[in-house]
Amino acid sequence: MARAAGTQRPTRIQREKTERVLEAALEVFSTYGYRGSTVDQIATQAGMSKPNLLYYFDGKSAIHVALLERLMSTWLAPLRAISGDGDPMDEIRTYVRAKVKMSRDHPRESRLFANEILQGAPHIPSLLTGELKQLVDEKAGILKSWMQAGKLAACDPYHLIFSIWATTQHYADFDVQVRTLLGTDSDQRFEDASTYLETLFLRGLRP
Amino acid sequence: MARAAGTQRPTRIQREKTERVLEAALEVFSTYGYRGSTVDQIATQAGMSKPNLLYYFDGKSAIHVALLERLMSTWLAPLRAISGDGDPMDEIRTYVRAKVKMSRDHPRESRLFANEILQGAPHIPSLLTGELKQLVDEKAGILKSWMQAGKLAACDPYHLIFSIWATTQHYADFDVQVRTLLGTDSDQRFEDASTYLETLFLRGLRP
Amino acid sequence: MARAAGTQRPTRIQREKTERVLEAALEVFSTYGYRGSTVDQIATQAGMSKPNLLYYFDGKSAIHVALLERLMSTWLAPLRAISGDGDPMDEIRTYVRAKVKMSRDHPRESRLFANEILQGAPHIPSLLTGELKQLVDEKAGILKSWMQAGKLAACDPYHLIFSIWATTQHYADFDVQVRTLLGTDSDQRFEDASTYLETLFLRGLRP
Amino acid sequence: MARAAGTQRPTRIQREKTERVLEAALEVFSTYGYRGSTVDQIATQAGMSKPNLLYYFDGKSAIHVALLERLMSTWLAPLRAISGDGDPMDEIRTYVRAKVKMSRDHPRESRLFANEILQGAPHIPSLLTGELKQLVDEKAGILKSWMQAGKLAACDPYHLIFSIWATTQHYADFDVQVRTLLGTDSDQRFEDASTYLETLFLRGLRP
DNA sequence: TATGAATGAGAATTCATTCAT
DNA sequence: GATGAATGAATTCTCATTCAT
Repeated sequence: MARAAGTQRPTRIQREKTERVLEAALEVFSTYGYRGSTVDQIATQAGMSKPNLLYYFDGKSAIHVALLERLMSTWLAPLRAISGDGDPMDEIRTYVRAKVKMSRDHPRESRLFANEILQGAPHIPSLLTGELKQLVDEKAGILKSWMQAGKLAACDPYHLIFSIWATTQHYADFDVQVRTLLGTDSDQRFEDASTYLETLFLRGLRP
Repeated sequence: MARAAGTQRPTRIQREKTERVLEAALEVFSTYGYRGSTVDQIATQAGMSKPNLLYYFDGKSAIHVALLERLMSTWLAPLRAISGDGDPMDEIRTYVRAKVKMSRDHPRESRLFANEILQGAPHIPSLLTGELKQLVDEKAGILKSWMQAGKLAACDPYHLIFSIWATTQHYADFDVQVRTLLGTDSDQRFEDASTYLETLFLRGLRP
Repeated sequence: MARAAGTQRPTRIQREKTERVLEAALEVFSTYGYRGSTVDQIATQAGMSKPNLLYYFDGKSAIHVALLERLMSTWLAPLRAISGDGDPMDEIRTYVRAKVKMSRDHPRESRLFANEILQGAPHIPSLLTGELKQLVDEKAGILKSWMQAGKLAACDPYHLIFSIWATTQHYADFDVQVRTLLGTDSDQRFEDASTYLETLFLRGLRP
Repeated sequence: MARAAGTQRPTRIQREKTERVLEAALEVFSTYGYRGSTVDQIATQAGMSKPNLLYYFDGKSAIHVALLERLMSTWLAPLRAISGDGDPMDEIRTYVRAKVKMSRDHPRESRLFANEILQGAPHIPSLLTGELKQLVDEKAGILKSWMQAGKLAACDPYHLIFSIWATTQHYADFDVQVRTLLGTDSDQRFEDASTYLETLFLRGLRP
């Protein structure tokens, strides 16, 4: 455990430094991957010395895990927002739009998770089986109930969720490819993606 | 240039060894990423000594590039197969099924590319702008013509292609997550994915 | 850039270690040449670990360059001391004596430069064309003016300088040969060389 | 011992290959130094495979030694030509001119020896103490007798020889520096050197 | 807390030499 | 004789982590 993570409540300076490290780590890890990043890079990015950084975190791996854990809830917020009480088509449209927006505004977070999952999630085995699975099971249940109520085309709710994740996160994770093939760097691509995906899912899932 | 890559045509042993190295490299690179892989690992996996491996390839990077280049055409085969003469709905169904099949049968290749793109494609800048872009432009043209002929719902053909890539490759790239959330390792997931995606795209893109 | 070469002014320990490394490098490089020397040798000679050494210098080449640059001005001091106001014969005598003295007291520095020049000065192309050329041009001008004033035998001043360099540095660079052929290790050889060369140049250059 | 160096007299092909290797080795060793040269470079330069090269020579070191030994007599020819029967001033003039000519026509040989001596002649300890020393002693004797006969300024004959070596070989060994400082690549420099050195030595050594 | 200094364990690559045919 | 193949022993350099203050 990091020396600065005792039982006492964190001081202001501890919170600030922790924050700076995690922000720097997000930048570096999402760009170079876990193995391709060095503690030196993170320390430089955070504007502090390496030993000082390691005073707050128990090593490179600990930073990575802390980062993933901290981002998980933010990352899942849009999914959490899906309400069984809402209109299915509205809920899905909102979710798709929110996810595209996240790819535009938080591509680093998306790439961080993608990198981790891609390599088998070696650092966060519990996150997948825990919080995430529970949430997905719950939302899959809602989707299922909508289907049974005839408000949504019958299909496998898990694969439905996967397809929304895949299509929306694609704009963060495969950004280079997207920009290269579209031949433009304009942010318009996110608008276009939103429009296209909204159409695809609403038409594809309409009962 | 590698010592064994002169102007002469390769000998039998050269082809065999080259093959073994690339197969081993695919295994290792797709699992740990470029930076996370060591030449030692690849050599061991290929059952040869490190210097011997470097007798055939000019270093770690050269192996990686050779691998990516060699896989590119295989990887693009399904897209290439889309014919402007076929029935749009049939062509898309076939493409989606072929891509899901590739995710099942060649997940390592998919992850290799995903890893590379995710980090900005530092090793293959030309592959994206060259062969790939040309092919995608061509197929986007076909899709466009179908839309104009009223045989396909009007939408952005590039984003259409992206959505097929994203949803199908998801089953290779995010395999751990998929298996964890589905709670099973059964290969049935690929069937289910195919069925779901076929429905999604056919309904979503029907004119 | 070396980790320890930031913008801050160097600490005491930095100066000391840097000094130790350069001293060790002088010893090793001048004995085995650049390619024949290993960082390990230098580290051992300096009494520190290899990574520690590389904490202060950015690699083998950087040590070499730093060494050459640092020695250049010391090395050129005798030439710089030649004054257009002095008596030509006195100035030349003094210069020859100073150069022989340097070969006796600083043979390693001489060999270091000789090694570098011998292989085409691959590490210090700018040192030759810069500082050195400017200084030599200036002193050649002084020699020329002496010749025009009839105070010195007319000859090519550049070749004059070369001949002084060659004859004096010979006692450092070709030391093994000199000692072997003279059949003695006595320091007397430097006295004898001085005497002989003084006579040669004074008689040879007298107007 | 090399496999091809048995007791039998060498075949034509053996002589040819040996020749090619030594010529290639001269080129490579004189450019990069012993340690800086690789057997690969020499083999390539000689237009043969590495194992084939090593079939004729017993390793890198053996090539080096063979080369140095073979060149020694050529290298010493001008010195050998000094005759006690000739006119001292003529003999010296001829010797100086011959040595400058060698620097122009055989700079690689000069650099090869310089490199070797500079690093303490680790490969040819016996050459210095043997053949060379004997020859120098002999010629020093001739010079001494000339001095005693009043035909040559009295001075140390060994240092006299050193000074001729140093000044003339300088144009081969320190070629880069010479060309840089003269600001020209013209072969005129050898003429100028000859003229200057002839004057220097004749005036300096005239009785 | 903070940081300059230090290091052991790699990791990529080179190279002289040997093997096997 | 000749050469494609193979390797052990370096050699340079990196990096996460620890030490000392």
